[in-house]
Amino acid sequence: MAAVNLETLKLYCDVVRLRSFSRGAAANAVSQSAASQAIQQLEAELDAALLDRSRRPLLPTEQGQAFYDACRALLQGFEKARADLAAARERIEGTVRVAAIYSVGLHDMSRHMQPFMSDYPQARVLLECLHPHKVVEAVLNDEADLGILSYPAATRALAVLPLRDEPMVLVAHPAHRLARRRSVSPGDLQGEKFVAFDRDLAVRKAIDRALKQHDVKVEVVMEFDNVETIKQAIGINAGVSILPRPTVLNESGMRTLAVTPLALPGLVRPIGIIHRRGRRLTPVVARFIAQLQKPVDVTS
Amino acid sequence: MAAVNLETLKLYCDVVRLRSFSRGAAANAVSQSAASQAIQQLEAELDAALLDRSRRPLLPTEQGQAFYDACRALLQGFEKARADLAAARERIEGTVRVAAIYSVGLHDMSRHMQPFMSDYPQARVLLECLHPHKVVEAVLNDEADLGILSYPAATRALAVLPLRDEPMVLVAHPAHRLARRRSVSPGDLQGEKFVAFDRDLAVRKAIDRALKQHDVKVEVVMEFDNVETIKQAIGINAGVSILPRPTVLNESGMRTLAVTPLALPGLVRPIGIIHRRGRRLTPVVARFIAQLQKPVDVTS
DNA sequence: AACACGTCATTAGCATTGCTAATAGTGGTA
DNA sequence: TACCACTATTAGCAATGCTAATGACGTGTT
Repeated sequence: MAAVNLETLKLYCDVVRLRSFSRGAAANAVSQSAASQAIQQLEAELDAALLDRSRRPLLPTEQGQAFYDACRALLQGFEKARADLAAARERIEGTVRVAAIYSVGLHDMSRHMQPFMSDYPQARVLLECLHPHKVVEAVLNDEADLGILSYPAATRALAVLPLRDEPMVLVAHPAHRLARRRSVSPGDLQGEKFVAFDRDLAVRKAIDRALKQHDVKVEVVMEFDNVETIKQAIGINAGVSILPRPTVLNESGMRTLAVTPLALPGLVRPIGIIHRRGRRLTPVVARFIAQLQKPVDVTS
Repeated sequence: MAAVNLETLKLYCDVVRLRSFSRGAAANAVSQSAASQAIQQLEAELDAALLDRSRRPLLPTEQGQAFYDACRALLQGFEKARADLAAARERIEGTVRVAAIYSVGLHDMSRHMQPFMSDYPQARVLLECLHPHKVVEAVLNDEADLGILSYPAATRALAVLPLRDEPMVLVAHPAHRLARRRSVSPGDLQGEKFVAFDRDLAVRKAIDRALKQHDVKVEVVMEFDNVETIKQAIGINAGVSILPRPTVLNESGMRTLAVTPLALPGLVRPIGIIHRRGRRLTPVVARFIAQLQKPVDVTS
């Protein structure tokens, strides 16, 4: 099958509608000759006489009329498809899909949402809180434009934008023997019952490494994959733990948990943004990143 | 709007379906490079990212999937239009539309129909009997492929194929004084009551001319536009007339009208086929003409 | 991590297509 | 019959589309 142009079909429709090659050609901004040739070619391709030129003004044949109707439907369908595409682009390009780990998700976002939405009122922000591994997966699978997580690792497919380093603090039950201390040194934790992160989490590995560096061994009594559960375990005095300070701000203020600075230099939880490498970010996404990178008020 | 090829749409569909540019290209018998360029151009034209190439195997985007569905509908619609066109051609090209004057229509046709249909069993013959002027009109308006009429006149738009010359005979009531004669000379008609054709018919003019050439004047008592009515008028002895012999074969055989040879050399009724000039005839029409031109048995 | 493999993008050169302008041919009309 | 308006045809040129070769990239393996 030789090439059939949608433009040729439009030209044909215009010629039929306007009952004239010349006018149809003009309507498509081409010469009369071009119109004549294009439609002859179309007729050859379809092996059908579409127009009766031996009548003035010209008249479509029976087949030509049928084809004209079909053409109009086709062109209309194409234009609809094109319009749908444009609408989808509007929608997609105005959306930021963010995947974040639980411990930074809602708490962090709420501070950035307000100023961002006042900058981009028409933008749509979708936030999904996920397990850290799922965050990476979501970004890789293009289910999220951005991922926010701790210990972000750059790979061939993922780029990282560091956000901040969260200090790590000792968290204990208010009745715990270490709860009254102004500060705690690594050695104070020797042999302590410890509520830990799951072994496959980067934060666990970082804490283990830091403790080992000071030859401190703790007694891991429980392992969880998220901060909230760890806090609950501490709440029943199952043990102490080391958590990022921002995650225990509330409990610290309400005195439901005891939060104590920890003299473990270098032990921080780095938070970063990940996004698929090589994919140029839409303006809205770029603007959202800029908002996230703005230093926030840490008075609370 | 730049050119959008239906082939490009098909290529796109194949690429999506086969999840590969290379395979899609192969399915359309073009190089991988051509496929890549074509679809990039399509995306540029639509201003939309249709495919996510950074995943193996490649995946259509949400928009790309929507466009894929739309494309399939479009291509299907086009193929249907093309098929309808082909079907219409089959139908039209197997049809012969014949417009004939009353006096040659059924009588003449019946002899040709049988052999023609045995040659072309799948052919369809549509016969319409019309007033002579309407025959010409029908052919001009492309309502008939062929016209069969007397005194056919070639014009710029119409070509003529002569068929035969019908001898003209004197037709009278059996009780008429001329009914017994072996033959009649022009002079015998002087002052006769005459049932004539309408003045705007070619046959009337030919008869008038022939009579005038022999200085014969008849008394026109009635005028009709068709042979049948003239025969009825003769049947009530309203007058005599001059008619083509084949049109009174039945009445002659049954002795309901007296038919006498007329010594008017050169007075014949030529019958011919007309068709639109410049229009190349379909094989079926050409074959039908050939059948009409076969000399027929004139025993009866 | 580094590598190899398969896939897509890019490039340059070439063949084809499609367009324009000029001219010839044809239908309609006075 | 001649004229007018419109379409077909032609030749030359500009633009497009294709191929082959090469480069870049994603993926699975060592």
